[in-house]
Amino acid sequence: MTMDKRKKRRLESAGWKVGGTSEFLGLTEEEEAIVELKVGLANAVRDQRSRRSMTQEQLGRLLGSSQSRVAKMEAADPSVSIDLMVRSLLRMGASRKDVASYIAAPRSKRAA
Amino acid sequence: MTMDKRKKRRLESAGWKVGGTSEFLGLTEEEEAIVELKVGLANAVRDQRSRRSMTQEQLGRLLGSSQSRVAKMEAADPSVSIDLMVRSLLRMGASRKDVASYIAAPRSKRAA
DNA sequence: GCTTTTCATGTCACATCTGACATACGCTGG
DNA sequence: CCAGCGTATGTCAGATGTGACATGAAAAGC
Repeated sequence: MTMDKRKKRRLESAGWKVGGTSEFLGLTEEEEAIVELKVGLANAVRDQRSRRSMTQEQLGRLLGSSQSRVAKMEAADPSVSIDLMVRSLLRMGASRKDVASYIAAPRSKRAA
Repeated sequence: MTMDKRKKRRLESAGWKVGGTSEFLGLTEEEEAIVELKVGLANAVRDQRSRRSMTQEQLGRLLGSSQSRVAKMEAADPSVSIDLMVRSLLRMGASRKDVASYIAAPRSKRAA
């Protein structure tokens, strides 16, 4: 919920004229894409963490962050940036290409 | 330059023990990956913009932002977040998959 | 069952990012 | 020359993201 005002402002200033609050079910196409993208990263974080069988607290420590922020990342909470998720993945040893594939994939590949 | 303190703090709290200021030529592997990734997005923004033959000012307006911020994006300035670049690309009509490929590619594909 | 561990959610002070502005630089046409 | 356009770079007030803490609710282990 943190960026609704900005979104509206941006869309309007670009000449888009947003109806009420929602486009047709709450999200513009652009925002839907961002959410999907974030969910991909969120899933990747959780997958990587459980592959390494770490707790959220351990991962938080590894990242120089906290358990609660890790939880929010994995929940794709609006308060977490793509930057943070990407940095976290890289820190867990993922490559740039890995990150790219997590973003491209709707659901993470179920591979072990 | 904006996140050097945090970086150091994070690495140390993770038990890494950073030498002086630099690892061996100024960047950790993780940070190098982030920079490459951002450069990929930066190039993509410039490419997309010039494909559409827009000026930075026009794109700024389209994004609800400004010419100077677009310039910084295209320069992969440290003050620009990945989020902003991704949103910009999506706004210019790129798909989630497009974004992924821009991230994976060291230099953008020279395709027309 | 209940204790312990792990995860989820809210809040907040402080850090970072952002749009806007000012100003400078290079280039092109006149 | 120099005026105009596009781009680059610095700065800053205000918006957004972050780590940390508190607390609650599931699971796990006993």
